[in-house]
Amino acid sequence: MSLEYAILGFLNYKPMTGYDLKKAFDDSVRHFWYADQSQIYRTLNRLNEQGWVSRDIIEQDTRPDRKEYSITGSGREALRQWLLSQPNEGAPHSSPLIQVFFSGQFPDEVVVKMFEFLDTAMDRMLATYGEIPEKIEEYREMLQSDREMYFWNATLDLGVRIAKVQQEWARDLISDLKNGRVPQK
Amino acid sequence: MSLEYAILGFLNYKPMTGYDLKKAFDDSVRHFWYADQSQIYRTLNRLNEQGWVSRDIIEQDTRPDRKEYSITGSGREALRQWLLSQPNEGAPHSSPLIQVFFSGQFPDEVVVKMFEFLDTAMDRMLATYGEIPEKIEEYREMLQSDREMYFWNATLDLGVRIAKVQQEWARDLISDLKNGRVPQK
DNA sequence: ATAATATATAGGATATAACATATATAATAT
DNA sequence: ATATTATATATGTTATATCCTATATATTAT
Repeated sequence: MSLEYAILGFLNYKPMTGYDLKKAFDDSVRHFWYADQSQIYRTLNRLNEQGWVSRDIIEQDTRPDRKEYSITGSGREALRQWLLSQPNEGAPHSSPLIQVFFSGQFPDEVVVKMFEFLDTAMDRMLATYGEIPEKIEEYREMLQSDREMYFWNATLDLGVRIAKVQQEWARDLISDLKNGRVPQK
Repeated sequence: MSLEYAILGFLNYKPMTGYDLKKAFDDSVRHFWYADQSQIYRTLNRLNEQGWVSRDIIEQDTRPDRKEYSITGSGREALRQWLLSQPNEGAPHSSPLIQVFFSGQFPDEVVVKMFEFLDTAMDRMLATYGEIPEKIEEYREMLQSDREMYFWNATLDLGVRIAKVQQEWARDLISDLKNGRVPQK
């Protein structure tokens, strides 16, 4: 549903191919939106049929032809409307939390290990986040816009803040578990 | 994928019908897992075919027969294994963040409104979270387990912490926008 | 009186996600 | 020399999620 608009968002900067888009997604929004490669190509076809993008085929000898997509007027308008629409707070799905929710049946040591895993997972995540700023630097040059970069970095900042609270939360739970503050039955 | 295990998690406490499960989901895990009613019934059928639950039909005159599902031995084992498996950090999808990511094209006043909306949405969310403890109180009696409740509340605690950082983040952005700390181009 | 909510389950339709696999060449790294 | 990565697109399959609609009665609220 939102993948279409995310694609339009990038094409609004400049025309790109499916391959370019996959890279852009992985470089810049991977921390809050994972885009499957095959999904990108299928969605591009759909957008083209809808008239929200147009396709230019650039022939190449040694490699598959590049299919470059450009946003159209109606695509721009659709993007605009969606961006300004109310965020859908809808239907969260966090399977790690399901695991925590039902973990009371396991002994303390086992649960401690689960939270320690989360703790180090957040370290890894924070390390990954640390690499994003340099990845998006090349896009700054491409876009020539400090304003766009400000919002790009804002999403990253939120990711970091959330990773940190999750880590604190995990550590607090570990501390509770280790200090006998969790009921045994 | 995880819906099956979430259902098994509840059935591990005691046998329930699809209807009971829908209520349990909405009362207790709604903040991180929304379960569609029709999905619950379909998944229950699948679990039954897989042999992870068994079905007892309790006839009723005035209403549709209750179909009560109980977890089986193999279901219990499957649940156990899944709960102890590594949490999948995989593929996040946050459409509100896509909206933020591409909002640089709008003037400050418009973006301020977007974040103000988020700010008040977090107020509503925190208010909703505030109601959950009483909802789960009846389950405490049902489960007779302070330990289970500890972990139920832990997920809620994380929800509250995340809502608060999101709110702080939104307010910081509003402050930046209002004080000219966001580049204009 | 009338409307809404609670009790209970189910199916159709559609969209999308997830995952694997296929094809082909050039350039770079070990 | 050999293996991997980069460039580029595409399809098949399955699993799920989402949304809507249907059915039927009892109880509670306005």
